[in-house]
Amino acid sequence: MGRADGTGRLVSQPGADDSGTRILHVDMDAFYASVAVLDDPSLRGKPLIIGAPEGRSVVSSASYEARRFGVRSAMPVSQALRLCPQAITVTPRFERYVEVSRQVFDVFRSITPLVEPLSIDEAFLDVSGARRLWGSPGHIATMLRARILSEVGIVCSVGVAATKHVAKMASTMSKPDGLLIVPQSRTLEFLEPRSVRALWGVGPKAAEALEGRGIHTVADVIRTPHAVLVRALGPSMAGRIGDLARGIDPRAVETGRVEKSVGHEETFHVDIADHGVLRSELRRLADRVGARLRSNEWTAGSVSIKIRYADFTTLTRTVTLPAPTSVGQRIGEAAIGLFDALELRQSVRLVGVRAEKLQPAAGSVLGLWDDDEEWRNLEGAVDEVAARFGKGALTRATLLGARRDVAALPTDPRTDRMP
DNA sequence: TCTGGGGTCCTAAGGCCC
DNA sequence: TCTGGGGCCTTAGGACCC
Repeated sequence: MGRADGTGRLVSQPGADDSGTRILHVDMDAFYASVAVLDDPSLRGKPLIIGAPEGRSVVSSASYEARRFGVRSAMPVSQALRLCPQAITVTPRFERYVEVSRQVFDVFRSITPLVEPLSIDEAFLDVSGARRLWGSPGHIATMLRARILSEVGIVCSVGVAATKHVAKMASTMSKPDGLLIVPQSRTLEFLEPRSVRALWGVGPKAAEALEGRGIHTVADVIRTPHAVLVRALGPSMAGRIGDLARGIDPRAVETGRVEKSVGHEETFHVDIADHGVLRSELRRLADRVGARLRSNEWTAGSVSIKIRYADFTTLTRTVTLPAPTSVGQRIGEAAIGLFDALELRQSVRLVGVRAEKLQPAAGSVLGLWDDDEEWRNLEGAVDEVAARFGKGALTRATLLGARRDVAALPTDPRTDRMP
């Protein structure tokens, strides 16, 4: 989702040159706000702030009418309301956004199977194989925008280019409700005047490091000796940024991205010093993480906790599990173990639990993933496995071990006899 | 004016193994 | 048995993105 207010927008005229392009970056405009308008048309044309109205919440999205007052996403709602007191605050409805997102992605996939989701509301499309059926990339982009508006009811912006990075920059520049095509031959001309901040991966810190050395634009990056970029950004980022500045970006559109971690975190309305409360919060988050893992038939090989103190300093602790698991209670025990090893310096404003090193759950064949209560019932688990594989298949001791680390169960427990 | 929640990737340091 | 180094893994922290 773009963060600008749409001033300085750049769009292509119908029939613009799209030679050498194949990648589309499609991005919904003010997605959450658009969904709010879709569901309640009386909100159209009004300044909207999507975010919980109370507590310490921040703006998730804002309509362009609100952005004109300086409202931006990630800004505290309280500050946004000071800038734009007449704004209407809308509580986010994430399930609804997922629903609308599915409709949008259905449209994408009706055009090409080469769709790489970047987030709930944006994706890369490789349309090089779709030309025969649908026409040139520029034509496809025009059709796509029209279809999303008519079939889903929301507005999007599209960038068309030879590479992912340029396509993404182009969609950002065309917002809102725009289409910008950058033919391959004009890639450098398009890139050079942009601010370094426009480069993917350059945030406030990297921009400061570059600007401190007089590097303000993409053209400046191109002119700067590599060694200077390395000093400013480190070798890995210097290489990447140097390439992107020159329009070099060989990354393909990847359809099969797999999640690497799942986590939940929560910021309290007031800071909390009570260890008992913090522990029970960690357990609750761990149960949610476990449920997510099981619903995807994943197990986690390690567990992290995150603690944010009242002064916003943040620390994380990680532990590798003795065996992968998706059981909330196991994850919770690991989280509590990490928490108890800390000496809390201040009261706490946020706690989080994350599961990492995800892998497919071998034990999922047992079909016992429904809820933690089931696993807390040891006898129940033993009976289930015995009923499925026969009592002679496993000794009780193995079952007890397996119960503790459900995910460690082999596909066929009969191969897992006790010595 | 006080900073959400979901993630990814990178770096650096230390331990371990060969 | 001691020493050194390369490679890999684990852990903590931070930047960045939407």
